[in-house]
Amino acid sequence: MGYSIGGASQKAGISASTIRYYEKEGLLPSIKRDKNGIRSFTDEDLQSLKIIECLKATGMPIKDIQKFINLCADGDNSLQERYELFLDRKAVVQKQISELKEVEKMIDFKCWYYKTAIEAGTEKIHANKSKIISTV
Amino acid sequence: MGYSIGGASQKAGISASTIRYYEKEGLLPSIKRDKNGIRSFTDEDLQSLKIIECLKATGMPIKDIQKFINLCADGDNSLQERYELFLDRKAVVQKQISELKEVEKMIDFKCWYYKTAIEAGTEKIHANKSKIISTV
DNA sequence: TTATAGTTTAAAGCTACTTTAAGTTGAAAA
DNA sequence: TTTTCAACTTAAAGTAGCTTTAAACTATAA
Repeated sequence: MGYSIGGASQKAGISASTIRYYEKEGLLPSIKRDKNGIRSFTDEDLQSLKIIECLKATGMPIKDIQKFINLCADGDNSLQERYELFLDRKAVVQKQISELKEVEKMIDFKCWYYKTAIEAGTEKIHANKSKIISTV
Repeated sequence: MGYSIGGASQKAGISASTIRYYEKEGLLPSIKRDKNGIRSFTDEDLQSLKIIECLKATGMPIKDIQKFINLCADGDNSLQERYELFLDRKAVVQKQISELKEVEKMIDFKCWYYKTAIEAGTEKIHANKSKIISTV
C-alpha cells in the first residue's frame, strides 16, 4: 500500500508541500500514484528523501541534487562521479562544522560579556576594549 | 575616514549588496554617510557585521536580528534579555553541530558504499540491504 | 579632460519553500 | 442514504534573503 504524503511527511519530518515541491523539481522521480492520482510512498522513497535532506544539509542547491538523482538513474556508469560528489560533500560538511564551532566560541564570549555586565549592573564595565568588543 | 562599502565588504567577507540590504532592514542603524551620501564604516560597524553574521549562522531570521539590534539601543535595560538570547542561540548552534555530525556519518556511509561498489565494478554488491541502503 | 572605478537607489530576478484557493475522494456519523 | 470531515490534488501567489540590473553620480588617474 505504501504511505500517503501525510504519512511520508511525518516519517521523514518534512512538510507535505516541500515533498510536493521536491517531486516537481525532479528530486523524486520514482514516486507512484494510485488511479486517483494520489501519491504512494515506499520505504525506498523515504530513504531517497533522507539522502536529499542529507545533501541539502550540506548546502547543496536543489538543481545539483537533481543532477545527482539523474546520475543515480545512470547506474554503474556514474559510480565514480557519485563517489566524488560525496567526497566533496564530506569536505563541505566538515568546513561547516568547524565554522559553527567558531560561531559557538563567539556566542560563548557574548554569554560571558552579558553575564558579567548583568552582575555589574551595566555594560559599561566592558568599555575601552573596543578592539575586542563591539557595542552590538 | 572609515571604510567604503567595498572595503567593508572585503574586510567582513560579505558582499556590498548584502550589506546594503542589511542596512535597509535596520540591522546597521549606526552607519554614517558623507555629504554625498556615501557610506563610511567604522571598526565598530565591522564588529556589528560580525555579530550579525554570527546570529545569522545560527539560522536566526533577519527580523529577529533586527529586534536584537533594537534591544542593544535600549542599553542596560535589555542586558538580561540579550543574555538569554545568546543562551538560546548557543543551544541552537550546538544542535546544528550535532545534526551536521549525523550528516557527516551518512556521507561517510555513502563514501564507503560507492568505494566498495567501484571496487566490485557494480552497485549490485549492495543489493538486498534494502532496510539500510537506498538505491539513491 | 575624459575615462574608469566605485558609489548611490529602486526595482526586478532568483531560490527554496509556504500558503492559499478551489476542487476531488473516501470513510464515518447522522 | 446523505452529508460532513479529513486528507488528498493542482496552480498560483506570497515570503525570505539575497543578487542582479539599470541609471545616475563622483572622485581620481592618465
